[in-house]
Amino acid sequence: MRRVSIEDIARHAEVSHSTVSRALRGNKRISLAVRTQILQIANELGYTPNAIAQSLQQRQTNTIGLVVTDVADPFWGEVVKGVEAVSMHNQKALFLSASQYDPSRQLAVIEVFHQRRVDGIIVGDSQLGDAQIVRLARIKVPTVFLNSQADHAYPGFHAVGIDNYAGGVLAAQHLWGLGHRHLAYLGSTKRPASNHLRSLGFAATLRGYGLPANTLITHHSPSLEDDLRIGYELASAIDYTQTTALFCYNDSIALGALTYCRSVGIDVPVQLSIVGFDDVAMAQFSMPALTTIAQPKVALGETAMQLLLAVLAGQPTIDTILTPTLVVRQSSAPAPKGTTQ
Amino acid sequence: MRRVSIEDIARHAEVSHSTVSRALRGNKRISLAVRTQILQIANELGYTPNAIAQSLQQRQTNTIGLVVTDVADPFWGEVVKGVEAVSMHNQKALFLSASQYDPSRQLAVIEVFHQRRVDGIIVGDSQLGDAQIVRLARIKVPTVFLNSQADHAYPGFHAVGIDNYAGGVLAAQHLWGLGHRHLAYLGSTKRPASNHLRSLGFAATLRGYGLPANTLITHHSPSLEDDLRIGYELASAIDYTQTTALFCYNDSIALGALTYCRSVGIDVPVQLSIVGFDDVAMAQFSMPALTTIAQPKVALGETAMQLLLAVLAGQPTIDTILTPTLVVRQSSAPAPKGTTQ
DNA sequence: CATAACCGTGCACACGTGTGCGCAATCAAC
DNA sequence: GTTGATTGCGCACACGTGTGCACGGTTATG
Repeated sequence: MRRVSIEDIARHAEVSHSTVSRALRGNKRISLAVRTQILQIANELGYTPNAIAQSLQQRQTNTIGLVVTDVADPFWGEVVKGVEAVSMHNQKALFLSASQYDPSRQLAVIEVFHQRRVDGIIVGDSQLGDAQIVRLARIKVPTVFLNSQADHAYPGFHAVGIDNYAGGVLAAQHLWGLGHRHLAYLGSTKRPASNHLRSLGFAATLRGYGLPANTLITHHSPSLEDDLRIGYELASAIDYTQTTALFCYNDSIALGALTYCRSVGIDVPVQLSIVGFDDVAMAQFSMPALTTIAQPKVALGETAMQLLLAVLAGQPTIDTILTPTLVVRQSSAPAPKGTTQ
Repeated sequence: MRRVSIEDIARHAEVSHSTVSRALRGNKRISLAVRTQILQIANELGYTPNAIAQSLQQRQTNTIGLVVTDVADPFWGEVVKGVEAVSMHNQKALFLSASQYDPSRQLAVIEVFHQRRVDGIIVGDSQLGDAQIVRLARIKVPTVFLNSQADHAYPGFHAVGIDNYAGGVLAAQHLWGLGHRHLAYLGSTKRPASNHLRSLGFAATLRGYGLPANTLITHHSPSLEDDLRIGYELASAIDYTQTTALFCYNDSIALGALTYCRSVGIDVPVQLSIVGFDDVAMAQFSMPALTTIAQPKVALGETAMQLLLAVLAGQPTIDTILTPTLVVRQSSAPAPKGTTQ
């Protein structure tokens, strides 16, 4: 019933467990004859090193904890994919947990990771407050924040994200350039920081162009529902005799809005332009295909993991802010005649 | 620099580490006075139990390994969500790895999980062959297969899945009932077993109704590309002067096909009916909304985890095959006049 | 031939935790 | 006041692995 240990191998080979340990690790000081014999016995016995015992001994688990808000979200699915790939490539096992947008649960998960003595932690969509950060600082686990949703940076921690403000600017430039003068922003309350910045970049740029205040409206759904549904609902509250363009927090909301519009006969992009954010897989396959602000999702996950590895290796690191890009497809077009002053 | 251990607490409380261990675990034989004092010191020192040491001692890690083919796939995203929820609720940490549809990598991941002494493993879309199963049987880790893609059941292991054949039957009944007599199946080669069964249930049922062989065609893309694109490509190879209905391996392929049809002006569902599989979130929000064979995705993950927990608890268990259901939306409609003999 | 250098291996400890057993101290009972 | 039961705690070991140090044996060197 018991698993086979180096002690068992030692008994068969009539040596001490130290010799077995050294032989398995390829220590030069073990004679070739003994080493090959030990390797063969290990193989016959079906030996598999016990990583738990190794972790205890080495005070290092080669383990990373990843906490995200929702694995089923298409954005996070891609990010997790990137994290996992780099993690596996570097022989680190990955613990995954979901916080369901509950800040207290984020911290709880981190505590569990700490108990398990993970080497490092990546936190997605962090909403940790100051009190929780104090606790986090105390346990001294290298931590990387991925698209932090806190209203200010966490001093002493590392971060990877994208320039949300710049994304908003891109959307504004694109839609303004197409002649749109009555616009709406459909936001998300689940991710306060990035939502705020995208909205801000969008609004500030339009103001800079001279857009009057009353021609830009913003809607936020307070619910935690599915983004697609949120988009559908928010889109149904807009006055389309005025508004000719929607900029949405993400593609799911945009696709929901698009579905609403088609269901009530609003012609996108002829009557209404829609711009999303993220460039999820579905964005290329909606009808019309979605113009969006693309994020390098997999790269975001990869970068976060690489940053964490660098921190663990004691290398000097700098936080990374990736730049989003505008991807023009068919859901945006020149504003209808007569709506541009 | 060192983490605080029960030994440190013992020193402060001037007792032995045994007493501390017992006090923390609530052993009755420790006096209340000593216990409260120890708890307070533990708190002051910011003590966090070392799960690695506990695991070594208890020969149990309270850890589960989950290997899926692709986390970013909308189907697996939901499944992982279900697994994670039950896992966390039962204080089990979850290791996640992706195999990218590579069978050898599936086994490699399992070996890593075994090294880490996970209590159990869940394998999604398993393509393990007999030789690999022999190896798996040898390491004796309780394993649950989730939607196995092997051509035969694995004796001695546990499994959770859905009745793919029944799903194919449902699709056939629905489309036949709508009068469709020239149909096509758009399949996936990445998941051979479930693809085969869905296709088989579909075809056998239609044959049973008296459909001639030459009016049902099946297309499979050999590539590992994105399902949406596969659906788009496969749909472009169909002769729509004959075919009036498509049944697709999953919703992603169906949505890709739908996009192709709209882009070339084929009216769905008037000229062509499309039926998908899975009922992913997007299925409700495509235009037209997708008729599909729904799988309880989150429940699938939850069930697999619960089955594994039961196995670990030594309870008697039986494999679970969940039943898919037909969800009729707007992508399917009566066959065009004149096509029904 | 004596001494030094070197090579291969074992002893013993450490990592942090849990627990069976024994021992001393306290208390109750006669 | 002696005996017996009871309570509270420590000793020592175990889990599986890695490694500093010492020690015996072989080979090279003078």
